[in-house]
Amino acid sequence: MKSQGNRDVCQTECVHTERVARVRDAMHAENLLLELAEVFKVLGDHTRVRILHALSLTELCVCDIATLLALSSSAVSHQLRILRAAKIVRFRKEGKNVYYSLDDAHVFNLISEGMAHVREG
Amino acid sequence: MKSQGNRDVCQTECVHTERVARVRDAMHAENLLLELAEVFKVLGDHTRVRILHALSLTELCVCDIATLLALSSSAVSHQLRILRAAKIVRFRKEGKNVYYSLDDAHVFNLISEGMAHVREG
DNA sequence: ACTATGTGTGAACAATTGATCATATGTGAG
DNA sequence: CTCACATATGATCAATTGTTCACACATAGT
Repeated sequence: MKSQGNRDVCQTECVHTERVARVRDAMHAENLLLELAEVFKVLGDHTRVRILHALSLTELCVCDIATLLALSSSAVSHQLRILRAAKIVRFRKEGKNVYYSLDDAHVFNLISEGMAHVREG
Repeated sequence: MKSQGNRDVCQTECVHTERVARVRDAMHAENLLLELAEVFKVLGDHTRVRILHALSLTELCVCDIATLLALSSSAVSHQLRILRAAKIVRFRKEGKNVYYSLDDAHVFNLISEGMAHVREG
């Protein structure tokens, strides 16, 4: 911790409150953009989009989705795990089944806006 | 083309109009979902999200973006190429410069909705 | 207890992708 | 034309990713 000779290090107190606040805000915005990219990355897969589209219509359990999209339960479970980790879907256990649905209205809106965009292309 | 013995092939005309229409609609929806996944895939990158966030504030040329985000012009150009191909950004040439902006309101809304979602997480 | 069923997880492999470097195009100024 | 500058592209390489297979876990019924 011998930083006496380093002029970049505060000797006593020298915090530039406003400057620090501005940088902290910028860093926070950067973090949000990073999270946003993560969300889009998770949405950016054919299989997951198909799952989310189905879930935008109604709550479904794993085997419902597997049947509906002609996928293995394993494949569906893997993708749901990713969607869960990204907080894009919710889940609810009932007996042997686990029912999934979209996490919130924002997710629904993302799907809707995206669909509107591609429909116009 | 010897398919006489194949009972799955029409001998004369046997088009099930309503059935074909239903399948065609489903295929069209599938294509849209595929395109939607492509759009999200393109949005799902930290660098591209940062570019789009900047463009959501104002139109910018390549070197503006490169300076703003501390990236090489090459890197920016590569990402803009991808964004252009996905019809997520527009561009406009003026002298030596090429100015980029978001393609339409849907793209702006996608960024907004996404930001709203991550802000709540 | 055992069995069947629904779901989750780990490993391995092929395929895709972003960053970088070098180079190419294009445009305006001198 | 030549030079400087803005932008675009191609190739390469490391890293990430989706799928598959195999197996593990949990729950309900017998």
